Amino acid sequence: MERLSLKEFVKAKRKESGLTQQELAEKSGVGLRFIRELEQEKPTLRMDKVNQILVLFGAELGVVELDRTYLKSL
Amino acid sequence: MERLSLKEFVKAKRKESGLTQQELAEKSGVGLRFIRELEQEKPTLRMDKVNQILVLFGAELGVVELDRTYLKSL
DNA sequence: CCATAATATACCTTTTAGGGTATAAACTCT
DNA sequence: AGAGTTTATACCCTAAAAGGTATATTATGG
Repeated sequence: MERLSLKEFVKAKRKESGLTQQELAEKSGVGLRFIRELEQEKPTLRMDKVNQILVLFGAELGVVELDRTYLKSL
Repeated sequence: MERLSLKEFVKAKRKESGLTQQELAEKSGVGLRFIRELEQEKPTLRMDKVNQILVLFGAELGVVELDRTYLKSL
């Protein structure tokens, strides 16, 4: 079971919901530009803004342990 | 098994490591004030800064599904 | 208790994220 | 292939995050 990166998660969920970036921006209350930066993996995003979007998809930002088992790469 | 909030995780790990806020600030390369805001649950933090600290403790910010089972509250 | 260290609060400055808009490029789909 | 739609890039502006420092408050231990 693979953990999706933030950008992957948002992009996938948005597509599933059949929303455009514009529509997601409106629904979540953030700017359109923010959605784009998010889906392009900008690292300096504000947590609260990211969470505004994640809650729409039943998720949020949290602490995840870094994988030391290297299951992916084996 | 309980998932720790960001502030709880950082505080716990910092104590475990026997570091002061000052020392953690230096080690991670962020300002002292940032550590304080982090440990006080300021919601508008920048993800990259938060991650600078989390990597020291073998973790990072990631997407976590919101709990719909309400196990805690039952 | 007092001294010292650690943490919290407050003020000011610099830097930059986020928003808006306008243009360009990349997809659809008929 | 071309019209319309969606996404990407580039500009400027404003609001606020982050840093520094200085002071207050709280813990700690001697």
